[in-house]
Order: sequence, then structure tokens, then C-alpha cells
Amino acid sequence: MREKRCGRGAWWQDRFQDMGARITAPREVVLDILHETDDHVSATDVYVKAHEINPTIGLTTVYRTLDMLTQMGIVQKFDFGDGKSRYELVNNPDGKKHHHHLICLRCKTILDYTEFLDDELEFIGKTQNRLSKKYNFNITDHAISFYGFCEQCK
Amino acid sequence: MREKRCGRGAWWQDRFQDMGARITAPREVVLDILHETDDHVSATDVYVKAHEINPTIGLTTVYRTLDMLTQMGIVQKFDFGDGKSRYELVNNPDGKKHHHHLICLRCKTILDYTEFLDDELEFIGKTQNRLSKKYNFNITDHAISFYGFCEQCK
DNA sequence: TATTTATTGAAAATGATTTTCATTATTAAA
DNA sequence: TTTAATAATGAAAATCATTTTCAATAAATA
Ligand SMILES: [Mn+2]
Ligand SMILES: [Mn+2]
Ligand SMILES: [Zn+2]
Ligand SMILES: [Zn+2]
Repeated sequence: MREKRCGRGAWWQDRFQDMGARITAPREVVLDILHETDDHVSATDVYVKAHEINPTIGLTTVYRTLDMLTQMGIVQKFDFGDGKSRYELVNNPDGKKHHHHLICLRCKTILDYTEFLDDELEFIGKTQNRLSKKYNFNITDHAISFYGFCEQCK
Repeated sequence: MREKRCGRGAWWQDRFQDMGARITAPREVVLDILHETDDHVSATDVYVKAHEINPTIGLTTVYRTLDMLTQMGIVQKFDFGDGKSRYELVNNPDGKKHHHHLICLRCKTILDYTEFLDDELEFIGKTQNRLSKKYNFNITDHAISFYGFCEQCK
């Protein structure tokens, strides 16, 4: 089941090197867990799984690692309205590809969709260019969310 | 300064009628405040202002009203990463028009942008149609966010 | 090896949001 | 209008996700 992705280290390890951040056991475990799931996991979700693998890992470190990864653009942090932040790997080689969300305002169901990415790519690319130029912003990622009511709730 | 928008009542009052929700003093005050601001206000922000106008209004009611308005699609709830939810009127007749956000991952600065709405309209409209059909979702709103690093932080 | 720096986890603190519950205002029924 | 049912409200308490502190440990560097 669990196996390493790349030759001598996962793709994200280079990013750590560049930042002068150490590749530690807790951080590896968190990244592994994120790679293994297709869900929108909360910090506690990650902590519980991490704890199974290595009971010494603390919740604080999970939070810190998740924050770090968010700032590095490796994970995306979401608030779907259920009171806790949820995290998702931006590029999961084995799992979910680039996608966006349909969010039910009543039951808070989250639906991932991956369709129509060609249209999106065009629109986002163009907009991103214009924005980063105009506002002198270094744009690293984006999110598109549609809100409404799901089949059950409408 | 403060004056009523429409003849016999604000546009949102009809929405309340339809839902069988009562138009009460606290709710009017919250809506007024939302109309008057161009900021991304937190529940506490609203509470403080509400309290100035009418000191009997409680924080709990502000939360409840904001939640209600979010479900009705009258306000949009955001998490910009600073630990508290922020709210914005979706359609502010006097204030902000439809817009989206540029979010700095480091200093959490939020930049509203209103440009390129024509391109957006085309893309969003098309996508929304396809999605609501395919997933049988009643889409009422959307949000587009770009993440990255602002002038100061990059 | 000695020294500096980064990382960690437990415990405590924080603070936003929710829940409870008794009271009050509004609507519907009689 | 009186009465009964329902919705809305606010204070206080409870919850609970997230952050802060701080002393201990591990890793990098001189
Ligand atoms: Mn997703
Ligand atoms: Mn805005
Ligand atoms: Zn739903
Ligand atoms: Zn910034």
C-alpha cells in the first residue's frame, strides 16, 4: 500500500530544501497522509491518522505543518462552513487532480468537480495574468466555488 | 446619511416575507450596517456597530442573522485565514458591486477586484449552467479567489 | 566538540462560535 | 379582543478549533 513516490525523495522535499526547512518525521507523515486521502481533511483528521502511524506526533505540529504547507502552496486551506478548516493537497500525483467545489449552503455537502477545465484554464490564465500585472501580485493558486442547494436540499 | 432604499421597504424584505421570516429591529439594523460598509466585516464588527445604534442587540442575534442571510444568499461568508469569518453583502445597491478577491498568503491582505467581469460572466455563466445540469444543483452564487503574495510579501 | 538554530509536544490560553434557556414579541386561533 | 402557539431574542455558559508558551530535543554549523 504505502510506498515512496520518487527515486530518492518525494517531489515536495525539494521545496523544503529550497526554503531551508528540515525534512522531519512528523512532516513526512503529514505529507504521506495527505497523499493517501481523497477527502477534505481537517487538522484533527490528519492528527488522528498521524497518531496511528506515530503516536509521538502532536496536534500542534500537525497544525504547524499544515500552515507551512499552505504558505508554500503545497496544500490549499478551505472553509466550507462547518467550523473547521479543511485541507487538500494541491497536486496529488496519485489522487485528485485539479478541481473545484460545489457547496450546499444548507447541508454543507461538498462536491468536487473536474469538468470544463479547458474553459477554465483559458479564463483563469488570462485573468491571472492581468491581475498579477495590475496589482503586482505573485499569484500562485486559485479557487472557484459555486454555492447553492444540492439535490436533497433544493 | 442613513435613509431607506425603496418605497415601502428594502429589497431584502420581500425575501424575508417569502421565507416566513419576521422583519425585526435587530435584523433591520444588521442589514443597514451591511449596506453602509464596504469592508469585509466580522460578526463582532457588526455587533459593535449594531450596539451603537441599539444597545439591546446581542451578539448571538448578530450571528444568527448573519447565518440566516448567508443561507438566503443575501450575504457571502468568507474565511480569509485570520481566524474569524467575514461577511459581505452579495448585492449592495449603494456600495460594492460584484467582485472577487486576491488574498496574500503571508500578510492576509485582501484585495477586491472588479475588473474583467465581462470575461468572467461568460465563463461563469457557461460553467454554472453545465454544473447545475450535471449535478442537479441549484446554484445561487459563486466565488473566485486568487492566492499568492502581495507587493510587500513577495 | 561546543554552539547556535530549528523543531517538537504538552499544557495552558485564547477567542470565535454555538448552545441553553428563560423572556419577550409576533402571529394565528378562538 | 383575549388566548394559545410560535418565532425571535439576549445573557450566560459551554464548546471547541486554533494559538501561544515554554522547556526539551534534534539537527546544522563553527
Ligand atoms: Mn476538493
Ligand atoms: Mn470583497
Ligand atoms: Zn444540501
Ligand atoms: Zn502580503
